[in-house]
Amino acid sequence: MIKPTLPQGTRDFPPSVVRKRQYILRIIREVFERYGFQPLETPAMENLETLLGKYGDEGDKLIFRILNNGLDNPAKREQVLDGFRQVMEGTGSKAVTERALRYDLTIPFARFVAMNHGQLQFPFKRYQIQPVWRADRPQKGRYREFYQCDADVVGSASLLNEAELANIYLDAFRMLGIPIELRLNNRKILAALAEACGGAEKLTDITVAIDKLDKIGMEKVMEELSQRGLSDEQSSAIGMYLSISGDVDEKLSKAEALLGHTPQGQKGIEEIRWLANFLKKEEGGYPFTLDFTLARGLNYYTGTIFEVKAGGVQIGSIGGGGRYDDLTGLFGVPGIPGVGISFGVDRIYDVMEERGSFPESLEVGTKLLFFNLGESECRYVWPILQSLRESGIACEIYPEQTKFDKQFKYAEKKKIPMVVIAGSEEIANGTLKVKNLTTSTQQTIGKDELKELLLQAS
RNA sequence: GAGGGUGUAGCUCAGCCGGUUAGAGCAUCAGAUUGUGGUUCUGAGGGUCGUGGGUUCGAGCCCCAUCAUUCUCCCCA
Repeated sequence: MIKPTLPQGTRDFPPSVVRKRQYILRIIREVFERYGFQPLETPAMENLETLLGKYGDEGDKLIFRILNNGLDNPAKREQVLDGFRQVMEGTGSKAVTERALRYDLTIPFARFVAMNHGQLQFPFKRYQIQPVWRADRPQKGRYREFYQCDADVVGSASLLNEAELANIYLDAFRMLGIPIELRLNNRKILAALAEACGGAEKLTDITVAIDKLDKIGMEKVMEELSQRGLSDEQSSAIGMYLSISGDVDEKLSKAEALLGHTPQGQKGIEEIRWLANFLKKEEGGYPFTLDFTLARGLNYYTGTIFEVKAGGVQIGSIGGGGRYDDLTGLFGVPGIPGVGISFGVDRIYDVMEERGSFPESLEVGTKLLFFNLGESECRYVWPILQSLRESGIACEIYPEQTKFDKQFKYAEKKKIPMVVIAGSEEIANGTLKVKNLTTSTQQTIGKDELKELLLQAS
Protein backbone atom coordinates (compact mmCIF):
# COMPACT_ATOMS: atom_id res chain seq x y z
CA MET A 1 0.00 0.00 0.00
CA ILE A 2 1.23 3.49 -0.74
CA LYS A 3 0.50 6.43 1.46
CA PRO A 4 -1.92 8.71 -0.40
CA THR A 5 -0.49 12.20 -0.85
CA LEU A 6 -0.89 15.20 -3.11
CA PRO A 7 1.77 16.60 -5.41
CA GLN A 8 3.49 19.54 -3.78
CA GLY A 9 1.66 22.81 -4.14
CA THR A 10 -1.68 21.28 -5.15
CA ARG A 11 -4.84 21.04 -3.09
CA ASP A 12 -8.07 19.14 -2.77
CA PHE A 13 -11.09 21.33 -2.30
CA PRO A 14 -13.66 19.79 0.06
CA PRO A 15 -17.34 20.63 -0.50
CA SER A 16 -17.46 23.65 1.79
CA VAL A 17 -14.44 25.17 0.07
CA VAL A 18 -15.77 24.53 -3.42
CA ARG A 19 -18.98 26.31 -2.44
CA LYS A 20 -17.02 29.37 -1.43
CA ARG A 21 -14.78 29.30 -4.47
CA GLN A 22 -17.78 28.99 -6.74
CA TYR A 23 -19.34 31.94 -5.00
CA ILE A 24 -16.30 34.06 -5.89
CA LEU A 25 -16.21 32.78 -9.46
CA ARG A 26 -19.93 33.30 -9.90
CA ILE A 27 -19.65 36.96 -8.98
CA ILE A 28 -16.63 37.59 -11.16
CA ARG A 29 -18.23 35.77 -14.10
CA GLU A 30 -21.41 37.76 -13.65
CA VAL A 31 -19.48 41.03 -13.79
CA PHE A 32 -17.55 39.94 -16.88
CA GLU A 33 -20.78 39.02 -18.64
CA ARG A 34 -22.35 42.30 -17.63
CA TYR A 35 -19.57 44.12 -19.47
CA GLY A 36 -20.06 42.08 -22.62
CA PHE A 37 -17.20 39.62 -22.27
CA GLN A 38 -17.61 36.13 -23.72
CA PRO A 39 -16.32 32.89 -22.24
CA LEU A 40 -13.35 31.02 -23.71
CA GLU A 41 -11.62 27.82 -22.70
CA THR A 42 -8.29 26.49 -23.98
CA PRO A 43 -6.50 23.19 -23.32
CA ALA A 44 -4.56 22.56 -20.13
CA MET A 45 -1.51 21.87 -22.27
CA GLU A 46 0.06 23.86 -25.06
CA ASN A 47 2.93 23.12 -27.39
CA LEU A 48 6.06 23.96 -25.46
CA GLU A 49 7.24 26.39 -28.12
CA THR A 50 4.01 28.37 -27.72
CA LEU A 51 4.99 29.14 -24.13
CA LEU A 52 8.79 29.34 -24.18
CA GLY A 53 10.32 32.79 -24.19
CA LYS A 54 7.10 34.56 -23.32
CA TYR A 55 7.65 34.96 -19.59
CA GLY A 56 11.34 35.77 -19.43
CA ASP A 57 14.17 33.40 -18.50
CA GLU A 58 12.82 33.01 -14.99
CA GLY A 59 9.42 32.15 -16.39
CA ASP A 60 10.74 29.48 -18.72
CA LYS A 61 12.16 27.61 -15.76
CA LEU A 62 8.77 27.61 -14.07
CA ILE A 63 6.90 26.02 -16.95
CA PHE A 64 5.80 22.46 -16.21
CA ARG A 65 6.94 20.29 -19.07
CA ILE A 66 5.23 17.10 -20.09
CA LEU A 67 7.40 14.12 -20.95
CA ASN A 68 6.67 12.66 -24.37
CA ASN A 69 5.10 9.25 -24.56
CA GLY A 70 6.97 6.43 -26.23
CA LEU A 71 10.38 7.32 -24.83
CA ASP A 72 10.89 3.60 -24.16
CA ASN A 73 10.53 2.75 -27.82
CA PRO A 74 13.82 0.95 -28.68
CA ALA A 75 13.73 2.26 -32.25
CA LYS A 76 14.03 5.83 -30.97
CA ARG A 77 16.63 5.10 -28.34
CA GLU A 78 19.48 7.13 -29.81
CA GLN A 79 17.25 10.06 -30.61
CA VAL A 80 15.84 10.10 -27.07
CA LEU A 81 19.24 9.83 -25.42
CA ASP A 82 20.46 12.70 -27.52
CA GLY A 83 17.36 14.63 -26.51
CA PHE A 84 18.05 14.09 -22.82
CA ARG A 85 21.60 15.25 -23.34
CA GLN A 86 20.27 18.49 -24.80
CA VAL A 87 17.84 18.87 -21.91
CA MET A 88 20.67 18.52 -19.42
CA GLU A 89 22.63 21.16 -21.24
CA GLY A 90 19.73 23.52 -20.79
CA THR A 91 18.40 23.53 -24.32
CA GLY A 92 14.97 22.07 -24.92
CA SER A 93 14.41 19.04 -27.03
CA LYS A 94 11.34 17.93 -28.90
CA ALA A 95 12.54 14.37 -28.71
CA VAL A 96 11.85 14.42 -24.96
CA THR A 97 9.21 17.07 -24.38
CA GLU A 98 7.08 18.97 -26.80
CA ARG A 99 4.11 19.89 -24.63
CA ALA A 100 3.75 21.84 -21.40
CA LEU A 101 1.04 22.88 -18.96
CA ARG A 102 -0.21 26.40 -19.45
CA TYR A 103 1.55 29.00 -17.32
CA ASP A 104 -1.09 31.69 -17.62
CA LEU A 105 -4.19 32.40 -19.67
CA THR A 106 -2.91 35.36 -21.66
CA ILE A 107 -0.46 33.60 -23.94
CA PRO A 108 -2.87 30.77 -24.79
CA PHE A 109 -5.42 33.48 -25.55
CA ALA A 110 -2.94 35.25 -27.82
CA ARG A 111 -2.32 31.92 -29.54
CA PHE A 112 -6.07 31.48 -29.96
CA VAL A 113 -6.52 34.96 -31.41
CA ALA A 114 -3.61 34.49 -33.77
CA MET A 115 -5.10 31.22 -35.00
CA ASN A 116 -8.63 32.56 -35.38
CA HIS A 117 -8.26 36.23 -36.19
CA GLY A 118 -10.03 35.74 -39.50
CA GLN A 119 -13.17 34.50 -37.79
CA LEU A 120 -13.32 36.72 -34.72
CA GLN A 121 -15.42 39.85 -34.42
CA PHE A 122 -13.09 42.63 -33.26
CA PRO A 123 -12.86 44.14 -30.77
CA PHE A 124 -12.95 40.68 -29.23
CA LYS A 125 -13.74 40.58 -25.52
CA ARG A 126 -13.22 37.28 -23.78
CA TYR A 127 -13.03 36.01 -20.24
CA GLN A 128 -11.43 32.79 -19.17
CA ILE A 129 -11.52 30.99 -15.84
CA GLN A 130 -9.21 27.99 -15.70
CA PRO A 131 -6.33 26.58 -13.69
CA VAL A 132 -2.73 27.34 -14.56
CA TRP A 133 0.46 25.62 -13.37
CA ARG A 134 3.82 26.87 -12.26
CA ALA A 135 6.80 24.82 -11.13
CA ASP A 136 7.40 27.34 -8.40
CA ARG A 137 8.30 26.59 -4.82
CA PRO A 138 5.03 26.86 -2.92
CA GLN A 139 4.67 29.20 0.04
CA LYS A 140 1.99 31.26 1.67
CA GLY A 141 -0.60 32.24 -0.94
CA ARG A 142 1.39 30.55 -3.71
CA TYR A 143 0.55 27.26 -5.25
CA ARG A 144 1.72 25.12 -8.14
CA GLU A 145 -1.79 24.80 -9.43
CA PHE A 146 -4.07 27.77 -9.13
CA TYR A 147 -6.93 29.42 -10.93
CA GLN A 148 -6.77 32.58 -12.94
CA CYS A 149 -9.78 34.55 -14.12
CA ASP A 150 -8.84 36.82 -16.96
CA ALA A 151 -10.75 39.31 -19.02
CA ASP A 152 -9.07 40.74 -22.11
CA VAL A 153 -10.08 42.97 -25.01
CA VAL A 154 -8.11 42.64 -28.20
CA GLY A 155 -8.38 44.62 -31.38
CA SER A 156 -8.89 47.99 -29.75
CA ALA A 157 -6.34 50.54 -28.63
CA SER A 158 -8.93 52.76 -27.00
CA LEU A 159 -8.35 53.75 -23.39
CA LEU A 160 -12.06 53.26 -22.87
CA ASN A 161 -11.16 49.59 -22.45
CA GLU A 162 -8.89 50.45 -19.55
CA ALA A 163 -11.68 52.45 -17.98
CA GLU A 164 -14.03 49.48 -18.29
CA LEU A 165 -11.55 47.05 -16.86
CA ALA A 166 -10.90 49.36 -13.93
CA ASN A 167 -14.63 49.44 -13.31
CA ILE A 168 -14.82 45.66 -13.50
CA TYR A 169 -12.32 45.49 -10.66
CA LEU A 170 -14.26 48.04 -8.65
CA ASP A 171 -17.61 46.33 -9.25
CA ALA A 172 -16.43 42.80 -8.59
CA PHE A 173 -14.62 43.57 -5.35
CA ARG A 174 -17.51 45.68 -4.12
CA MET A 175 -19.84 42.74 -4.73
CA LEU A 176 -17.42 40.43 -2.95
CA GLY A 177 -17.23 42.80 -0.03
CA ILE A 178 -13.45 43.28 -0.16
CA PRO A 179 -12.08 46.80 0.25
CA ILE A 180 -9.29 47.27 -2.25
CA GLU A 181 -6.73 49.68 -3.48
CA LEU A 182 -6.61 49.80 -7.26
CA ARG A 183 -3.20 50.93 -8.41
CA LEU A 184 -2.41 52.16 -11.88
CA ASN A 185 0.72 53.07 -13.69
CA ASN A 186 1.89 53.18 -17.27
CA ARG A 187 4.69 51.18 -18.70
CA LYS A 188 5.60 54.00 -21.08
CA ILE A 189 6.47 56.18 -18.13
CA LEU A 190 8.75 53.46 -16.83
CA ALA A 191 10.28 53.08 -20.26
CA ALA A 192 10.90 56.83 -20.39
CA LEU A 193 12.51 56.64 -16.98
CA ALA A 194 14.80 53.86 -18.16
CA GLU A 195 15.64 55.82 -21.27
CA ALA A 196 16.54 58.87 -19.20
CA CYS A 197 18.54 56.92 -16.61
CA GLY A 198 20.53 54.04 -17.89
CA GLY A 199 19.16 53.17 -21.25
CA ALA A 200 16.22 51.21 -22.54
CA GLU A 201 17.95 47.89 -22.01
CA LYS A 202 17.95 48.54 -18.27
CA LEU A 203 14.15 48.67 -18.17
CA THR A 204 13.73 45.25 -16.62
CA ASP A 205 16.46 45.83 -14.03
CA ILE A 206 14.91 49.12 -13.07
CA THR A 207 11.36 47.82 -12.85
CA VAL A 208 12.33 44.77 -10.81
CA ALA A 209 14.14 46.98 -8.32
CA ILE A 210 11.60 49.76 -7.92
CA ASP A 211 8.69 47.35 -7.71
CA LYS A 212 10.01 46.45 -4.27
CA LEU A 213 9.96 49.98 -2.89
CA ASP A 214 7.08 49.53 -0.44
CA LYS A 215 8.56 46.24 0.70
CA ILE A 216 12.23 47.02 1.23
CA GLY A 217 12.41 50.81 1.31
CA MET A 218 14.23 53.45 -0.66
CA GLU A 219 17.72 52.70 0.59
CA LYS A 220 17.62 49.06 -0.40
CA VAL A 221 16.17 49.93 -3.78
CA MET A 222 19.10 52.26 -4.37
CA GLU A 223 21.46 49.47 -3.35
CA GLU A 224 19.81 47.08 -5.72
CA LEU A 225 19.98 49.57 -8.57
CA SER A 226 23.71 49.98 -8.19
CA GLN A 227 24.07 46.19 -7.96
CA ARG A 228 22.25 46.02 -11.24
CA GLY A 229 24.84 48.27 -12.80
CA LEU A 230 23.37 51.74 -12.59
CA SER A 231 25.54 54.74 -11.78
CA ASP A 232 24.91 56.90 -8.71
CA GLU A 233 23.70 59.67 -10.95
CA GLN A 234 21.23 57.40 -12.66
CA SER A 235 20.05 55.94 -9.37
CA SER A 236 19.48 59.33 -7.84
CA ALA A 237 17.41 60.38 -10.85
CA ILE A 238 15.30 57.28 -10.27
CA GLY A 239 15.16 58.24 -6.61
CA MET A 240 13.65 61.57 -7.58
CA TYR A 241 11.06 59.80 -9.66
CA LEU A 242 10.21 57.47 -6.79
CA SER A 243 9.84 60.36 -4.39
CA ILE A 244 7.03 61.91 -6.39
CA SER A 245 4.10 62.32 -4.03
CA GLY A 246 0.74 64.02 -3.80
CA ASP A 247 -2.64 63.32 -5.32
CA VAL A 248 -3.09 62.03 -8.84
CA ASP A 249 -2.93 65.49 -10.46
CA GLU A 250 0.14 66.56 -8.53
CA LYS A 251 1.93 63.33 -9.29
CA LEU A 252 1.20 63.69 -12.97
CA SER A 253 2.53 67.25 -13.11
CA LYS A 254 5.67 66.30 -11.26
CA ALA A 255 6.25 63.31 -13.49
CA GLU A 256 5.70 65.50 -16.52
CA ALA A 257 8.37 67.90 -15.34
CA LEU A 258 10.75 64.98 -14.89
CA LEU A 259 10.00 62.86 -17.95
CA GLY A 260 7.72 64.93 -20.16
CA HIS A 261 10.55 65.85 -22.49
CA THR A 262 10.68 62.34 -23.91
CA PRO A 263 7.97 61.33 -26.37
CA GLN A 264 7.33 58.10 -24.47
CA GLY A 265 7.08 59.82 -21.13
CA GLN A 266 4.71 62.40 -22.54
CA LYS A 267 2.54 59.71 -24.10
CA GLY A 268 2.36 57.68 -20.90
CA ILE A 269 1.45 60.67 -18.81
CA GLU A 270 -1.22 61.69 -21.29
CA GLU A 271 -2.73 58.22 -21.19
CA ILE A 272 -2.93 58.16 -17.42
CA ARG A 273 -4.28 61.68 -17.33
CA TRP A 274 -7.02 60.81 -19.79
CA LEU A 275 -7.95 57.74 -17.79
CA ALA A 276 -7.90 59.69 -14.55
CA ASN A 277 -10.26 62.31 -15.92
CA PHE A 278 -12.53 59.64 -17.24
CA LEU A 279 -12.67 57.73 -13.95
CA LYS A 280 -12.90 60.80 -11.78
CA LYS A 281 -15.83 60.59 -9.42
CA GLU A 282 -18.60 63.16 -9.44
CA GLU A 283 -17.65 64.39 -6.02
CA GLY A 284 -14.03 64.67 -7.15
CA GLY A 285 -11.28 62.26 -6.25
CA TYR A 286 -10.30 59.09 -8.02
CA PRO A 287 -11.26 55.47 -7.43
CA PHE A 288 -7.62 54.44 -7.84
CA THR A 289 -4.17 55.46 -6.77
CA LEU A 290 -1.42 56.34 -9.16
CA ASP A 291 1.61 54.35 -8.16
CA PHE A 292 4.76 55.13 -10.11
CA THR A 293 6.56 52.26 -8.44
CA LEU A 294 4.14 49.73 -9.85
CA ALA A 295 5.99 47.74 -12.51
CA ARG A 296 4.50 44.23 -12.88
CA GLY A 297 6.74 41.40 -13.82
CA LEU A 298 5.65 40.48 -17.27
CA ASN A 299 7.58 42.03 -20.06
CA TYR A 300 4.92 42.19 -22.72
CA TYR A 301 3.09 45.11 -21.12
CA THR A 302 3.45 48.36 -23.03
CA GLY A 303 0.88 50.82 -21.63
CA THR A 304 -1.42 51.02 -18.65
CA ILE A 305 -0.72 48.54 -15.88
CA PHE A 306 -3.10 47.56 -13.09
CA GLU A 307 -2.69 46.02 -9.72
CA VAL A 308 -5.19 45.33 -6.95
CA LYS A 309 -4.23 45.11 -3.30
CA ALA A 310 -6.65 44.02 -0.62
CA GLY A 311 -7.14 46.52 2.17
CA GLY A 312 -5.99 45.56 5.63
CA VAL A 313 -4.49 42.14 5.00
CA GLN A 314 -0.90 41.11 4.54
CA ILE A 315 -1.05 39.27 1.26
CA GLY A 316 0.37 39.91 -2.19
CA SER A 317 -1.71 41.42 -4.94
CA ILE A 318 -5.09 39.83 -5.66
CA GLY A 319 -5.30 41.02 -9.22
CA GLY A 320 -3.30 42.62 -11.98
CA GLY A 321 -3.11 43.30 -15.66
CA GLY A 322 -2.10 45.69 -18.34
CA ARG A 323 -2.02 46.74 -21.94
CA TYR A 324 0.07 45.02 -24.55
CA ASP A 325 0.46 46.44 -28.03
CA ASP A 326 1.36 43.40 -29.97
CA LEU A 327 0.91 40.10 -28.20
CA THR A 328 -0.18 38.12 -31.24
CA GLY A 329 2.82 39.42 -33.18
CA LEU A 330 4.75 36.62 -31.49
CA PHE A 331 2.53 34.23 -33.43
CA GLY A 332 2.86 35.97 -36.76
CA VAL A 333 -0.23 38.15 -36.59
CA PRO A 334 0.96 41.70 -35.90
CA GLY A 335 -1.08 44.79 -35.21
CA ILE A 336 -3.66 43.51 -32.73
CA PRO A 337 -3.39 45.55 -29.54
CA GLY A 338 -5.01 44.38 -26.35
CA VAL A 339 -5.51 45.00 -22.67
CA GLY A 340 -6.50 42.62 -19.92
CA ILE A 341 -6.87 42.01 -16.22
CA SER A 342 -6.67 38.99 -14.00
CA PHE A 343 -8.24 38.01 -10.68
CA GLY A 344 -6.23 35.82 -8.29
CA VAL A 345 -9.04 33.62 -7.02
CA ASP A 346 -6.98 31.65 -4.53
CA ARG A 347 -5.74 34.76 -2.85
CA ILE A 348 -9.16 36.38 -2.97
CA TYR A 349 -10.40 33.27 -1.17
CA ASP A 350 -7.73 33.64 1.50
CA VAL A 351 -8.56 37.30 1.98
CA MET A 352 -12.28 36.61 2.27
CA GLU A 353 -11.67 33.77 4.70
CA GLU A 354 -9.49 36.00 6.82
CA ARG A 355 -12.08 38.76 6.81
CA GLY A 356 -15.03 36.42 7.25
CA SER A 357 -16.67 37.83 4.13
CA PHE A 358 -18.46 34.70 2.92
CA PRO A 359 -22.23 34.65 3.39
CA GLU A 360 -23.37 31.96 5.82
CA SER A 361 -26.05 30.79 3.42
CA LEU A 362 -23.31 29.17 1.31
CA GLU A 363 -23.09 26.38 3.85
CA VAL A 364 -26.64 25.17 3.30
CA GLY A 365 -27.02 22.77 0.41
CA THR A 366 -29.85 20.38 1.21
CA LYS A 367 -32.82 22.23 2.66
CA LEU A 368 -34.68 19.24 4.02
CA LEU A 369 -33.87 15.73 5.19
CA PHE A 370 -36.48 12.97 5.33
CA PHE A 371 -35.79 10.50 8.10
CA ASN A 372 -35.76 6.85 7.23
CA LEU A 373 -38.05 4.87 9.51
CA GLY A 374 -38.46 1.77 7.38
CA GLU A 375 -39.57 0.71 3.97
CA SER A 376 -43.27 1.51 4.14
CA GLU A 377 -42.44 4.89 5.67
CA CYS A 378 -40.08 5.56 2.75
CA ARG A 379 -42.82 4.71 0.29
CA TYR A 380 -45.06 7.17 2.06
CA VAL A 381 -42.67 10.14 1.75
CA TRP A 382 -41.17 9.22 -1.62
CA PRO A 383 -43.75 11.07 -3.78
CA ILE A 384 -43.48 14.12 -1.55
CA LEU A 385 -39.71 14.10 -1.87
CA GLN A 386 -39.87 13.90 -5.65
CA SER A 387 -42.45 16.61 -5.89
CA LEU A 388 -40.30 18.96 -3.81
CA ARG A 389 -37.33 18.27 -6.05
CA GLU A 390 -39.40 19.09 -9.10
CA SER A 391 -40.13 22.44 -7.49
CA GLY A 392 -36.43 23.07 -7.15
CA ILE A 393 -36.15 22.41 -3.43
CA ALA A 394 -33.00 20.49 -2.54
CA CYS A 395 -33.94 17.60 -0.28
CA GLU A 396 -32.82 14.08 0.46
CA ILE A 397 -33.82 10.96 2.32
CA TYR A 398 -31.48 9.15 4.69
CA PRO A 399 -30.69 5.94 2.86
CA GLU A 400 -30.37 3.64 5.86
CA GLN A 401 -32.95 2.80 8.47
CA THR A 402 -31.07 3.63 11.61
CA LYS A 403 -31.58 5.29 14.92
CA PHE A 404 -32.65 8.90 15.19
CA ASP A 405 -29.41 9.93 16.74
CA LYS A 406 -27.49 9.11 13.57
CA GLN A 407 -29.96 10.76 11.26
CA PHE A 408 -30.08 13.91 13.35
CA LYS A 409 -26.32 14.13 13.43
CA TYR A 410 -26.14 13.66 9.69
CA ALA A 411 -28.49 16.60 9.22
CA GLU A 412 -26.55 18.66 11.68
CA LYS A 413 -23.18 18.00 10.06
CA LYS A 414 -24.53 18.86 6.63
CA LYS A 415 -26.16 21.98 7.99
CA ILE A 416 -29.55 20.82 6.80
CA PRO A 417 -31.97 23.18 8.53
CA MET A 418 -35.08 20.96 8.56
CA VAL A 419 -36.03 17.32 8.93
CA VAL A 420 -39.24 15.46 8.23
CA ILE A 421 -40.24 12.56 10.46
CA ALA A 422 -42.99 10.30 9.23
CA GLY A 423 -43.73 7.02 10.99
CA SER A 424 -46.73 4.74 11.39
CA GLU A 425 -48.67 7.35 13.33
CA GLU A 426 -48.20 9.99 10.64
CA ILE A 427 -49.04 7.55 7.86
CA ALA A 428 -52.29 6.66 9.64
CA ASN A 429 -53.25 10.33 9.92
CA GLY A 430 -51.91 11.45 6.53
CA THR A 431 -49.57 13.93 8.23
CA LEU A 432 -45.87 14.78 8.55
CA LYS A 433 -43.79 15.95 11.47
CA VAL A 434 -41.51 18.79 10.43
CA LYS A 435 -38.72 19.80 12.76
CA ASN A 436 -36.72 22.98 12.40
CA LEU A 437 -33.25 22.21 13.69
CA THR A 438 -32.15 25.78 14.15
CA THR A 439 -35.08 26.76 16.36
CA SER A 440 -35.67 23.23 17.64
CA THR A 441 -39.40 23.61 17.06
CA GLN A 442 -41.62 20.94 15.60
CA GLN A 443 -45.01 20.93 13.97
CA THR A 444 -47.39 18.41 12.50
CA ILE A 445 -48.85 19.25 9.11
CA GLY A 446 -50.93 17.54 6.45
CA LYS A 447 -48.77 15.68 3.96
CA ASP A 448 -49.80 18.02 1.13
CA GLU A 449 -48.93 21.16 3.03
CA LEU A 450 -45.16 20.72 3.09
CA LYS A 451 -44.30 22.40 -0.19
CA GLU A 452 -46.33 25.45 0.69
CA LEU A 453 -44.66 25.65 4.08
CA LEU A 454 -41.21 25.55 2.54
CA LEU A 455 -41.97 28.06 -0.17
CA GLN A 456 -43.29 30.42 2.47
CA ALA A 457 -40.19 29.99 4.58
CA SER A 458 -37.79 30.82 1.76
C1' G B 1 18.12 28.28 -7.48
C1' A B 2 19.54 29.84 -1.82
C1' G B 3 18.40 29.59 3.43
C1' G B 4 15.43 28.35 8.00
C1' G B 5 11.34 25.57 10.77
C1' U B 6 8.49 21.14 11.56
C1' G B 7 7.44 15.55 11.13
C1' U B 8 4.48 11.67 17.82
C1' A B 9 -3.27 8.52 17.45
C1' G B 10 -7.98 10.31 12.02
C1' C B 11 -7.01 16.05 13.44
C1' U B 12 -4.41 19.80 16.77
C1' C B 13 -0.51 19.16 19.84
C1' A B 14 2.25 17.86 24.89
C1' G B 15 6.24 14.59 26.04
C1' C B 16 11.22 17.43 31.59
C1' C B 17 18.42 16.23 31.73
C1' G B 18 18.48 10.43 27.16
C1' G B 19 15.67 6.22 31.74
C1' U B 20 10.41 1.46 33.21
C1' U B 21 4.24 0.24 29.98
C1' A B 22 4.38 7.30 24.90
C1' G B 23 -0.05 11.13 26.86
C1' A B 24 -4.12 15.10 26.37
C1' G B 25 -8.02 17.63 23.77
C1' C B 26 -11.05 17.10 19.60
C1' A B 27 -13.04 13.41 16.33
C1' U B 28 -14.84 8.16 15.86
C1' C B 29 -17.53 3.93 17.88
C1' A B 30 -20.61 1.78 21.91
C1' G B 31 -23.75 2.58 26.20
C1' A B 32 -26.95 5.82 29.62
C1' U B 33 -31.64 6.74 25.63
C1' U B 34 -35.98 0.84 20.75
C1' G B 35 -39.84 7.97 17.94
C1' U B 36 -36.23 13.29 18.82
C1' G B 37 -29.98 15.87 17.47
C1' G B 38 -26.93 19.87 19.72
C1' U B 39 -25.41 19.88 26.20
C1' U B 40 -23.92 16.05 29.76
C1' C B 41 -22.01 11.34 31.85
C1' U B 42 -19.59 6.33 31.29
C1' G B 43 -16.65 3.16 28.44
C1' A B 44 -13.87 1.43 24.04
C1' G B 45 -10.87 1.26 19.76
C1' G B 46 -6.89 3.67 17.66
C1' G B 47 0.85 4.43 17.56
C1' U B 48 6.73 0.77 13.22
C1' C B 49 7.19 8.38 17.39
C1' G B 50 8.25 10.12 8.66
C1' U B 51 12.21 6.53 6.83
C1' G B 52 17.27 4.41 7.04
C1' G B 53 21.67 4.24 9.60
C1' G B 54 24.82 5.74 13.92
C1' U B 55 26.16 6.97 19.30
C1' U B 56 24.63 4.65 24.07
C1' C B 57 23.66 -0.30 29.06
C1' G B 58 19.26 2.41 27.25
C1' A B 59 16.85 6.98 21.86
C1' G B 60 10.33 9.99 20.63
C1' C B 61 14.58 13.08 22.63
C1' C B 62 21.55 13.30 20.58
C1' C B 63 24.41 12.73 15.50
C1' C B 64 24.35 11.70 10.04
C1' A B 65 21.59 10.76 5.72
C1' U B 66 17.01 10.71 3.26
C1' C B 67 11.89 11.78 2.25
C1' A B 68 7.69 14.84 3.19
C1' U B 69 5.79 19.35 4.58
C1' U B 70 5.96 24.53 5.76
C1' C B 71 8.02 29.48 5.75
C1' U B 72 11.57 33.29 3.88
C1' C B 73 14.58 35.15 -0.29
C1' C B 74 14.76 35.25 -5.83
C1' C B 75 10.39 35.57 -8.88
C1' C B 76 5.25 35.79 -9.05
C1' A B 77 -1.08 35.51 -8.66
